[in-house]
Amino acid sequence: MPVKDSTDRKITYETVYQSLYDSIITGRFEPGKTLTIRGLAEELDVSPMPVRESIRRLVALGALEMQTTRRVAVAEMTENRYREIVTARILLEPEISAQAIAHSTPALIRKLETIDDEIEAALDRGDADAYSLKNWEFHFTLYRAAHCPIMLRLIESIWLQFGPFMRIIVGRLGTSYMVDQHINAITALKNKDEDALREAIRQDIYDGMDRIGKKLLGHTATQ
Amino acid sequence: MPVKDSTDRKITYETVYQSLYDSIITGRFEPGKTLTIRGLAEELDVSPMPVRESIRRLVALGALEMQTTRRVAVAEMTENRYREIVTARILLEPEISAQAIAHSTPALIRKLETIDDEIEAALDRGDADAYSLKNWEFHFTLYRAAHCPIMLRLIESIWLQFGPFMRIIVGRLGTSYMVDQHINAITALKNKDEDALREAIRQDIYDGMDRIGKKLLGHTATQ
DNA sequence: AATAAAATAATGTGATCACAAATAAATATT
DNA sequence: AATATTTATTTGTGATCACATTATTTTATT
Repeated sequence: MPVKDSTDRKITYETVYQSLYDSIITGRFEPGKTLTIRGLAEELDVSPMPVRESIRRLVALGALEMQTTRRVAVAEMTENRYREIVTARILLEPEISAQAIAHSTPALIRKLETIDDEIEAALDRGDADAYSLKNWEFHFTLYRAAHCPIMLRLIESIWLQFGPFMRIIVGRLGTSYMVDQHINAITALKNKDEDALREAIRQDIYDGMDRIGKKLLGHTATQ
Repeated sequence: MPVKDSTDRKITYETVYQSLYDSIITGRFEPGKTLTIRGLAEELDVSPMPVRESIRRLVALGALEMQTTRRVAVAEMTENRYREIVTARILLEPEISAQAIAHSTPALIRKLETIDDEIEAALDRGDADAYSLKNWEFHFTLYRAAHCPIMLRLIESIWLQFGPFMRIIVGRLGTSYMVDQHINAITALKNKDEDALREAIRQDIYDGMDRIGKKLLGHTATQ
């Protein structure tokens, strides 16, 4: 008798978590927005139960903040938080990228090239939503290839924390400010050039966050 | 009318989480041990509810693993996991330590010295439990001083993942293998010498994990 | 009209129940 | 006796309820 694959059973909790995760990563929830369990439950047409657990998980990852009043909100960005995020990204992401070289395949490179084309297209037509989503896809396709689940989780946690803010940046400044550094990364990956790949990722983080983020933080965020 | 401090209200969930957290950090749960919601609930004399949420949180942090069968277990250590943990620690912990220099105070240094004395004492009398606990206290006292909540959370997550395994190491090899590198860190902190502090922390990680951990992993862990 | 006080509504938390899936135990089969 | 099959138990998940706390609205007061 064929064993039913246990992964195909739908867990409401997983669906709910994924839905909230996507909303945060793509910036559908603005920083400062408060979320309620019952509200989300109704919106997603489930009981409050799986929402509670998803929220707990997102709070644990730093994606959501639990206020003293026990209400949950999307974290606001501050200069200090921002500096920390950039620091952590620059420490972890070049490293995991370097690890991906050992697992590089033609298929991976083709996939990255495809995503990068879509990024270019999104930039050309000024589609901020598509850019955000595809940029996320590019990085995590590369990072997942490294087969470093522990570091991947750390990086995921960091991205969840600046996702909402980044979306606002892209929305306000438009896509014209964005520079596509990914082509350098792909080339380095092709050449299995570890130093060049590290540098490309570092540069991508610098361009996307340090340069642009600081510009916006200067006159928006309280701190 | 005096406003009642909202922090003094006891949330069962927080108590339960802290209890499980401590158990993991101090290695009370052995790697591979499966945990049940009802079992823990009974043990802690609470309803299954706060245990469920605590477990979700610990799974989110990587401290516990959710198996395909939806049973939760303390993660086993493998060589790959171990390598990743050491890599991530060496990236993050010297950095956050360096950040702590800016917030260094005489009180902090005194506190670290006190803890280090207790570590020495624990090593002398071969008290593995006390050593584990105080070692954790030393590092997080230093790291908390950096005022980098985001990086601190990442580091906390990493420690939760090797806590159970480390406890076994200390238990099996005894405390005689442990080297106290903390004095170098304290000296560097006193001198506000960033490079020396980074190096001391790096050395501490190397001594405690790379050297000793590999010794044990060679003939215990599968993978 | 502006502020304070009271009343109402909404929300998070903990507990319990029902149910399906998974584990463990008991029985049957070779 | 060893393996397969069935039965019983345990467990995770989702739902609902009760209650205390927090937020919001309404009413009263100056």
